Amino acid sequence: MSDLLERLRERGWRLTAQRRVVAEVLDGDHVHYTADEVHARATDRLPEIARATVYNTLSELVAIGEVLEVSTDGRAKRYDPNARHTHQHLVCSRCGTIRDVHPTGDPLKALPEAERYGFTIADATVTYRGTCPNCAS
Amino acid sequence: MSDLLERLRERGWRLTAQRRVVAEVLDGDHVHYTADEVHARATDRLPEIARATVYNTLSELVAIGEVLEVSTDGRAKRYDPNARHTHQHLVCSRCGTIRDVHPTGDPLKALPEAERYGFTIADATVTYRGTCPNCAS
DNA sequence: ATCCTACCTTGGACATTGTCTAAGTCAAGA
DNA sequence: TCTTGACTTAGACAATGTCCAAGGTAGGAT
Repeated sequence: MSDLLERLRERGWRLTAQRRVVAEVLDGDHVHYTADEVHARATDRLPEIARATVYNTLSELVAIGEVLEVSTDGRAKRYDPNARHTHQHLVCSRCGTIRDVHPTGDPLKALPEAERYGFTIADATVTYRGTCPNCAS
Repeated sequence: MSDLLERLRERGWRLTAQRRVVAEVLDGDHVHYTADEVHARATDRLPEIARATVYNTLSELVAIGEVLEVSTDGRAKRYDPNARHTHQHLVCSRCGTIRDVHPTGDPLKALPEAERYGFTIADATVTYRGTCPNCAS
């Protein structure tokens, strides 16, 4: 994420304190915060940042492909900065913990032509669900 | 779904008009209604049915495995009565249409032991995204 | 350096989806 | 037919996300 701000500037985006802070919050591996978690962490650094600004910035980052939107449970969407290397997710059904994982093979190849119904398929996402070591008790 | 009501009775569930109507609405193939769509259709047959009852009944059907909960887009969850034959979903990014599809192979096998982080994995869901023939224009 | 202006941010109202509760109703066994 | 505990109801509430008008500001233009 470190050069994200430069990439934004190249796109002609105005570089504001708010956008900078949101990008900093999303920096790291295995980060999967909800919008409100991002807002809470951003507020630590920039107390007056508005919730709407966090939502706006996250949507923009998703639109340009810098961040992935992940909805594993039908609750709040989560934001994953690891958009540069394709990966899938492993979710604990009990506590909701998410890990990035890398299955072998390409799920797109597993869908026969007869099962595509004329769609132009862009991608496939795989979500593994189970119980994490902590919750196995 | 036709024998769903019998299976419910076997489980000692009270058979009410409301539950009957919800089960009827969910009867069919390629059905993926949201809770509010189920409610709207149920209201056609039983005008005074409450929203909360639809939510309750859907949750019960999911809990006993008769119906699958599908969240493809982070918006409203959808309910899929085709729970007896495992399948995956193909979603149009434009209009949201959902088709049931049957990929070959088992995605569980594609996740190496080293990528399981000690989780006990129960299942894997695959969501294919693309553009449907209608939206391709 | 300062000015301009289009773009960004803010706060709060509003929308959507889902959950909870207290009171009334009813299915099904006795 | 009676009884009773499970079910349903209406509506308040909660969680998440979107929209808007008014004010602020980044960064190019002068």
